[in-house]
Amino acid sequence: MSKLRSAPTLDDVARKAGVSTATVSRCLNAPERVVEATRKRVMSAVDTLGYTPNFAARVMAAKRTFTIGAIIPTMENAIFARGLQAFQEELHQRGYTLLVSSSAYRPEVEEEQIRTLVARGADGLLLIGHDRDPKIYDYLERQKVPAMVAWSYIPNARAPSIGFDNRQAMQALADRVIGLGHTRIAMISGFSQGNDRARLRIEGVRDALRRGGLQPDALSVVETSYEVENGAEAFARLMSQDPRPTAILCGNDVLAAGALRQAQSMGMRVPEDVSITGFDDIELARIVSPALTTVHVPHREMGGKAALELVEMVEKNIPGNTIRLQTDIVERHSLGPANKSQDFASRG
Amino acid sequence: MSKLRSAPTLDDVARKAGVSTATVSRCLNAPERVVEATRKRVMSAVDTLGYTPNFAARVMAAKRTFTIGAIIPTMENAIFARGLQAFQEELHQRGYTLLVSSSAYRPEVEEEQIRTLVARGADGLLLIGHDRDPKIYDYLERQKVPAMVAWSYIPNARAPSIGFDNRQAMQALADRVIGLGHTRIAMISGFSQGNDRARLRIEGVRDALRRGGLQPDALSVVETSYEVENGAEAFARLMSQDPRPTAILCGNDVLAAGALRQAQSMGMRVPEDVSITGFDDIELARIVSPALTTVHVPHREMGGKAALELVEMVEKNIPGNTIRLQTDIVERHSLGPANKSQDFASRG
DNA sequence: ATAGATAATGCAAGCGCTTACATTGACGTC
DNA sequence: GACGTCAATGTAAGCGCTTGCATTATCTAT
Repeated sequence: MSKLRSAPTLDDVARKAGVSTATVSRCLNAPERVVEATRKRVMSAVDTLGYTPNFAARVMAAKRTFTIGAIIPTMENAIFARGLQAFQEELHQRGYTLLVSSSAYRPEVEEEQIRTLVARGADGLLLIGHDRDPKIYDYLERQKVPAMVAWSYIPNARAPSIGFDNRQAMQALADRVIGLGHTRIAMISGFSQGNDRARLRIEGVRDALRRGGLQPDALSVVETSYEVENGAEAFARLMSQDPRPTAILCGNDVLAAGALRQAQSMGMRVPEDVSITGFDDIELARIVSPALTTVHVPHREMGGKAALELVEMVEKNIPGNTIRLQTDIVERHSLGPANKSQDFASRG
Repeated sequence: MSKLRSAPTLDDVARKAGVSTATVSRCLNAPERVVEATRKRVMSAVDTLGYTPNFAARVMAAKRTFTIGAIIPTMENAIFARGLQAFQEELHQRGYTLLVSSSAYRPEVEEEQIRTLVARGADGLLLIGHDRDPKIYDYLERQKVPAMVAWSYIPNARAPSIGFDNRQAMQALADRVIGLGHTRIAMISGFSQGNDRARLRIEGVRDALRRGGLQPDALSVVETSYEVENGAEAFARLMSQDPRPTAILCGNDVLAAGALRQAQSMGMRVPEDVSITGFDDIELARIVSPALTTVHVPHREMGGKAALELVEMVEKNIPGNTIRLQTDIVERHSLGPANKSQDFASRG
């Protein structure tokens, strides 16, 4: 059994107010087109009946949903939370509702959710990162649903994007690490397969190594999923190498927090015995101690601008701009200079 | 301008396959009612046309959306993330889609979002906590949209709930604190206005005080919003009292993390100089050091069961059960015994 | 007063589906 | 071979809105 909802309809309101349904509809959608007296009558009918317009019917008739869909890889950590919040606020300002779902970093789930959102009539979509099956972009084009990519900046890609240059940002951080004298550098990354952000961050480290006259191929990278536990485990793995790396660059703050915890439980001091860096600058980075040196990403700005751009694309039916945001390194206390004692430590 | 979407319709598919729209519809919704040969023909038409059913039209015709809405107070921290994830997974299993929005702890926003979700035809709603304007419950009843409350357990309330006894859980923790010899106890809570969970947790502490022969009215409580910074600030405020409290019970782990950080930056050792406890046992609790002694809430179980119950309510059109979950205290390292030295410290 | 312009309202045709009911055809039974 | 069954498919009536166009009321200028 399902509900036999007897909710009042436009018709009921119209009858009660003694006008046609068209007038009621106009009261709701274009009040200035109906004269004060009538409007009042209608509105009071709406109130006493407790009328709420039926969304599906409205969508069918108007061909617009004022809904934007967003699919993020995960809600379980705070990485996307702040940006999404800003995205939602900006959309709300402009009369749009946000529908969020999370794909758990699984491409096939993401694809299914894209289809669901489109079938639900989303006027536009926010996607995270560029890497995905090209046939999804084909589908979106065919369905004429504009999509915007965030958390990544790649000009001339299939979809416009608003984000930062992951490669360059990570390179800048790695430059700094190298500048502090570290030569044995390792990395804990998210899975790079199907994740351009992870992939480009790794490349960024390699770039820096190259520029610093170090061997980029020698970089050991552990790829794992973005959870604290995995960061810890990866750190332990990396530390079993001989000689030990003196700096561990992590693909994000969550992994870094895990690495940090593991370092501490192995009795290593950070940054004296080993340096650890993060990426994203989420709240977590300031909570752990020592606080993480990390790459600050302007999440709120990104979310806000993404909303603006996307609404523009939807309403004006235009391609959409690709926008690059700046990131900067925030120096806190988990990165320090390399020093001799670390050489001894590694031979323990 | 909006899009002139020329997406294929049921009609197009029907024509292409040489059958009626009814048959196509049946192929999609009740394949066993159509003979193999026809089904194949239809399905291939669906494929070549790249047909996706129009959700709004389907909803209008079928009066069911297979959509559940959830409104959580915030996405910015991880408190609701894990439970919601489980909720979503369970729903997905049963063929439902989840729509999430966040109210930023603002009752008027929550109300608006409830209306939005109902207008969108949500078959059921998940709400956090019981405290809200009774007229919202009236509205939901009138619209015949079943709602389930989570993160709280209150029998015989307006809506069925699945959760834990916030009061009792906090009392148990406070009992433990008192058992360790603490007598000067203070609390950092979220705003209790309109938030039964916060309110009941405070009551829980008072209960424990009473049982322990201490003065419940003497409990100083700082209410603030659930952010790390606020936890830090509240801690500082509490520490300006003389004599200083020796144990700070926090309304959740986020606040506790803030308090912890502040303690450290004030040069106080935890738990030697002051004990701090959290609530929720989110990931954060294990990341900070010392790791937080806190109340473990079975988030995934709660989310999963909430989904089951709600689907039951929706499909069978029944009232729904109220279920109580167990919480337990997880002892980590932020709570220690009260000791004499703290008396000296407070007189510094 | 009256024609013409303009504002306010009504009429009715869909929007793309689902589904109750009607129709058709294949098969088995006596 | 006629008839009853039953499975497969078709017919068509909505679902609750929006909106282009038609109609009516109101106002302005002569």
